[in-house]
Amino acid sequence: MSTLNSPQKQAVEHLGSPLLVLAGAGSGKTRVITEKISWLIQNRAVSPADITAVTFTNKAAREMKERLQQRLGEAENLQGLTVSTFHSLGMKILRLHAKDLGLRSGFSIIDPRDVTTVLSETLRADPIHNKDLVNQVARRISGWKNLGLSVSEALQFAEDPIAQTAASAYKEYQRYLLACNSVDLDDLIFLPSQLFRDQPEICRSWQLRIRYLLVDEYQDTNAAQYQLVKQLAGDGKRLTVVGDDDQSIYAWRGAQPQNLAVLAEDFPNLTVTKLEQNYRSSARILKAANHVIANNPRHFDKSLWSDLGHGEVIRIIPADNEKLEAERAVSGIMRHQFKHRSSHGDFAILYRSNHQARELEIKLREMRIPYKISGGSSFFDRGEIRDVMAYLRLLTNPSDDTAFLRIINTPRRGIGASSLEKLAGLAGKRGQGMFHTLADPELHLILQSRQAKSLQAFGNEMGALSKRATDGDPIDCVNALLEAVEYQRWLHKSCETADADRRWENVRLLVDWLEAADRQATEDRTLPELVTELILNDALDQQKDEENVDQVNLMTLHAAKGLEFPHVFIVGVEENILPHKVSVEEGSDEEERRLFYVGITRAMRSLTLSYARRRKRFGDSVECEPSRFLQELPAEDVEWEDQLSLSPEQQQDTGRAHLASIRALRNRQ
DNA sequence: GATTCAGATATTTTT
DNA sequence: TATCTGAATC
Repeated sequence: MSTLNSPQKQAVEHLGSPLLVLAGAGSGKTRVITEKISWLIQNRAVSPADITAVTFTNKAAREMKERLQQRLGEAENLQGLTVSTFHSLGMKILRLHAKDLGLRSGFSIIDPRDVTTVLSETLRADPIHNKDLVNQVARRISGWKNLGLSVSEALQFAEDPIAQTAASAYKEYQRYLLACNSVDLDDLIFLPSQLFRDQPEICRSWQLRIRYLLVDEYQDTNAAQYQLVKQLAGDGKRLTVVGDDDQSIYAWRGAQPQNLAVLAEDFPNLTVTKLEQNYRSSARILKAANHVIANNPRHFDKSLWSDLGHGEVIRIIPADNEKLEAERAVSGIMRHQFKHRSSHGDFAILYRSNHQARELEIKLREMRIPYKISGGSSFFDRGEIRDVMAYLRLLTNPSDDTAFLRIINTPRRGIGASSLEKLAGLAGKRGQGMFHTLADPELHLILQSRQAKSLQAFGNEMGALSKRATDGDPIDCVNALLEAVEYQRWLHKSCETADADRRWENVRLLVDWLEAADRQATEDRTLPELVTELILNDALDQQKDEENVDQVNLMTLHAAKGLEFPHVFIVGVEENILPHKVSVEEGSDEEERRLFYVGITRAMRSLTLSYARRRKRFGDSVECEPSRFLQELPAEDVEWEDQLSLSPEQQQDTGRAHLASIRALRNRQ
């Protein structure tokens, strides 16, 4: 506690009115939250069970828990303390009040990628039914939920024809989800807030239950999340939110950074504390960041400062094309490593969009530098994982028609479209799920005997397994499932050996994760609990977290938020990339500037920026301009490593020679 | 029901 | 340019 600076201390010890902590980059905001929780428990004798801290990512939640455990030691019993993501908290609320919302126990979360499939079906009759329409409708529905708007509100406010189409699709979609005893990810926030609005006494019970509410990365909350926060906070006397409007980079996803300002209106007795001392970056880096962000109009003015010394100048590297840019970034890293004896993990290369990682990957591989790429396509986007997840969902929630349809022919069971149509028809007539209908005596009458038999066999098999799912050990059940459907054999039958092995490996990873999660838990968990945890938790994320190996970090600027690295490279600092073309066209260049700001403030000791003068775009080479943001950097703190005087061939040669000398040096070691 | 070929499509994506 | 998806055909 003694090591906290004065505003940090103020924030930690503040009680009695709602508190907004405006925490600049690297100013120790997570620390303030953990210290505050510790202080509440140790100095104010608050029971851990009365405290809930909310974050956006599982990783942030995990880290916060770890830090608390460290800070308080084993002696303190943290039993009952809630540190969770918005979505897990929503899930917890939904579980307890499923009945009030027309859901049955074991309800499942629909695979986000199946949403478009469902909507496509819903919109089948629409005259302009195409992929674009479906995607637009999906975005609208998600947008409405993020705004906290119900079906009737959407129907009421829909003005343009697409909005009207979307609103009626919204109605259908919700009906479908309810029939499947499913919710989507947005519902995890939206439904609890609807519930609290409609049933104030339930809301009151949660206010009493949560008491001390702390929210991290508050600038990233959307309208529905804020609504939920407000409902849970009650009079707000025990509410603490921490955020930084300069780091708001998710407005395109519905985040409303103005929620920071709205807080002062909704809670007139709001106390505001600013954290402006940065403990991460050198003064130069911070000055550069301040210069850049000063070009944005800001609601809350902050001036970050640091006493970590001047530090190195910021280097700007122009390269002739994207290949040379990658080469210079990689050789820059290697040079740095030899000069400062730093390890791979001290470096991060950040970029605006995922495809930029490719050239870097090629070069890093060429130079045999270990690296890890965060982000890109998720573990849960893989077909095999979605298959297994669909099986698990069906086991825990037999009404889940989406899951049923996904796996009924995986592996092949000889059930064609017409059989499924008949089955769906009968299910509709009976008003029940397709899986339930497998046991219907009438099925034999409407289907050919082979199909009927196959379906029945499937029904029996899954029925037996779902008994095990509820009674027995969840892991045994999963293994039995994979065995019963001969999933591994199916993989080998449906793809090349190497591919099949890789996919099977992923499935095993999933099972391993389930096992780990099961073991970690203090009490026995049921399969449904594990399955929702799987959907809300990124298994790969956790996996990556654990293998703390020494590798150069590659990630998007978005993915870098909340992280720090001794040495940071930002590549592709060009017009049309950073700021991104689409953002400029949409007029959201301020968010792009914040994105650049986030990138800069990740750096502790050195920062290198690069851009290419030409770049391959969809095949042909186009000219590129350095980013407007580069001119916003303080001239006295940057150094341009221009090689303008050299021809591209010569440049390539010097680059090669450079790499060769470094390689030679390394081999000698 | 599987394979192949043509066409679309490339910004970020905490859950 | 490379990759992925869906439709058409065998």
